[in-house]
Amino acid sequence: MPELPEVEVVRAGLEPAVAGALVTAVEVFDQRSLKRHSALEGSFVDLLEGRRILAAARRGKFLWFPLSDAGGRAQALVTHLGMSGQVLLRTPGVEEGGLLRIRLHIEHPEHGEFWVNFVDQRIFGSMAVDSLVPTSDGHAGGYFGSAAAGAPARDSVSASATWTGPADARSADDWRMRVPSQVAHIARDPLDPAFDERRFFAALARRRTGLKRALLDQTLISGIGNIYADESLWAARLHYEYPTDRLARARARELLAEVRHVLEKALAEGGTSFDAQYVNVNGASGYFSHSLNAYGQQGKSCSRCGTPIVREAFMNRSSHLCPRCQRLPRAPRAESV
DNA sequence: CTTTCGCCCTGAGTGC
DNA sequence: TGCACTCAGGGCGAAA
Repeated sequence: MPELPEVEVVRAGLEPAVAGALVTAVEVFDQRSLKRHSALEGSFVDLLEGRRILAAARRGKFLWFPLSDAGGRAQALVTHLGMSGQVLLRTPGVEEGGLLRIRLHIEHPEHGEFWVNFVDQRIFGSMAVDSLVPTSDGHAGGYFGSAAAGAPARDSVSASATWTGPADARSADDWRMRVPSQVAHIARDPLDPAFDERRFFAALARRRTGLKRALLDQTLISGIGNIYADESLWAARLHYEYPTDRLARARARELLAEVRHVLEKALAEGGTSFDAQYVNVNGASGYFSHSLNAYGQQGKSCSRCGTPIVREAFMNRSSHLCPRCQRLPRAPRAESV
């Protein structure tokens, strides 16, 4: 269940090995992993072989790797991990399991040769070569770590100083000011300095749905999945079906603050792992599963009030909450105006 | 337009 | 031991 923290751990781990590396060969073992690659763009393999990877970028749960210019085309390798995707950095020659879908052979001028193995059990993830289009708000396309202009080369995960600066600092054809076309409709994530809070609050108030559906809507706010939605709602003491249009602005601010806190804490702990489904680029697991307060905690005592956490069916999946801390507003219109 | 829902997919786990 | 069944859920396109 890779969400923003897990995807960022992958991005940060990949960056040193892929930024500046030449793609020497590409092997596709399962065409289904290319389902988001448009044939109109050209052949996936041909588009990659001989190109150089410029950086490792992320917005929400989407990863992309801007490619060196080829015939004036601004393109990137786009990767989504889906439910069970992994991008593993391997030493050439070492066998991978039967779930290997795509392999890139890369050669870095300083670090040498690697295999970038895209492993994906459920094939909800994908790789694609996609065109880069200018961002609609004039800000950087996403988070680039140390590739951000003028940023220090280290501490790429946590330092906000490594985000790219104002739009006028670069020309519009700079890949930093662009985003893959298939990511353009995805909202900025809450850790992005260009995340528009006013717009988010306004959109939330306009919605006529439950809070969790809104948090999971990647066109409203990106990077949040089932785990961090449940954790954020627990932290903010809000029920997952709390009507978005009845949430006071102050409570919405609290919720956004909890979302950020949960995501940052998970990032600091290397992401959440329950099994081998999510690992970093070296195949290691994160530690955030030890910090969960709601997700997967059904039957255990709420760490705030002691009431057993319950699990309820929600959108063909599940929601975990404390029935005492997280209640729906009692009477309709009780908190309106 | 907004919102919801069904589908994609397969290995691991469970129950008989 | 074997087999049928269930479960996990992100993103997207269709339906309401």
